[in-house]
Amino acid sequence: MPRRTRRQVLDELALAGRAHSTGVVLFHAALAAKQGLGPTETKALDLLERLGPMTAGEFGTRTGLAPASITGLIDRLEQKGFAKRVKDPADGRRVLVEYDPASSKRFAPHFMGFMKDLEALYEGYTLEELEVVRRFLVEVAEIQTEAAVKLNELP
Amino acid sequence: MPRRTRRQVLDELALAGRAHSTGVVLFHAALAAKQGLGPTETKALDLLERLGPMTAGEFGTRTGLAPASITGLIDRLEQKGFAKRVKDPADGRRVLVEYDPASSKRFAPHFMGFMKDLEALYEGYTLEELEVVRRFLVEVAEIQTEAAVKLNELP
DNA sequence: CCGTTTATTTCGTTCCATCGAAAGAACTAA
DNA sequence: TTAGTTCTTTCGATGGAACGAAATAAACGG
Repeated sequence: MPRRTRRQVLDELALAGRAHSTGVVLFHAALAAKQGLGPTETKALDLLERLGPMTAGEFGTRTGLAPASITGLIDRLEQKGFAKRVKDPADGRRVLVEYDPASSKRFAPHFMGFMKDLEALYEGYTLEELEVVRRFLVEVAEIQTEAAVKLNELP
Repeated sequence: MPRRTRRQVLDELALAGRAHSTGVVLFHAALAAKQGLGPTETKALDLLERLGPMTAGEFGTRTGLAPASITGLIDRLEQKGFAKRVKDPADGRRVLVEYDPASSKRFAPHFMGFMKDLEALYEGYTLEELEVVRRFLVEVAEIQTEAAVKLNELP
């Protein structure tokens, strides 16, 4: 008979998961605020970073914004130095929006302390344990992202 | 000599961490959108849920909003059924804002599938592994929340 | 009691992100 | 070359969330 039942451990894990999620959200919100970015801009930059350069039109469909709004959005991102417009060499009508990688470095100082703390944290785990954690994170990420997509498209 | 060096595992872990964070943010944003909540309202509800009932004034300082804005915010939350006003029995000038727990149940259906998938995921882990993951999540949550606080107060 | 202080709301205004419609620029095909 | 199509931007308008200042309501201290 284990000291804690599996159910107990699972419940505690769920609690830990909530706490962790809250931490993630708080951190992201704080970082966005520090960068002077609104919710839409944050989301947009995330898209650019993950999917790479895209046309203004595609940017619009992916963010769900009207064409006119996209122009304003790109204007703001450009003015704040997070993205830039590049004329599509193949088609002069199109404008490619691309993420400026320098912008991530610009805010690296804010990350440094956090990164250091994480590295220190890792010291308390064996290689095997880290591998378990990695697998868990990847699998949860997949489920969660899928759930988010379903939420968005369902109703 | 291990098949993968510790450094490699750590790098992969960092990558997994990023993917997971993205998933968390996407899911939260999708859920908020489905509930018809704006960024401020989401943040405010999170405060109420974590810290319990508080006066309108305290609510204002915690959210960083002006008194006039708080009234509107509470109005919206109340109208949407996520919170309610309660007269402070000890001081008639004050208004306590409290989270309505029923509102979380109201959106439970959207969680169900996600929860089921998570439970299924847990089946692939031993009790010891789940405990490792729990510890990791708790420790990271602490570091991350602390980092968020620092980000907010620093400049 | 009566003036003062504290807590919230009301009021009128401002700012900003978004929108629809139309204009402008560039490719395509006949 | 020109007519039609596609992509982005400009323009003017709208709505919502935030603000400061004044108004209201309740507690507190003389």
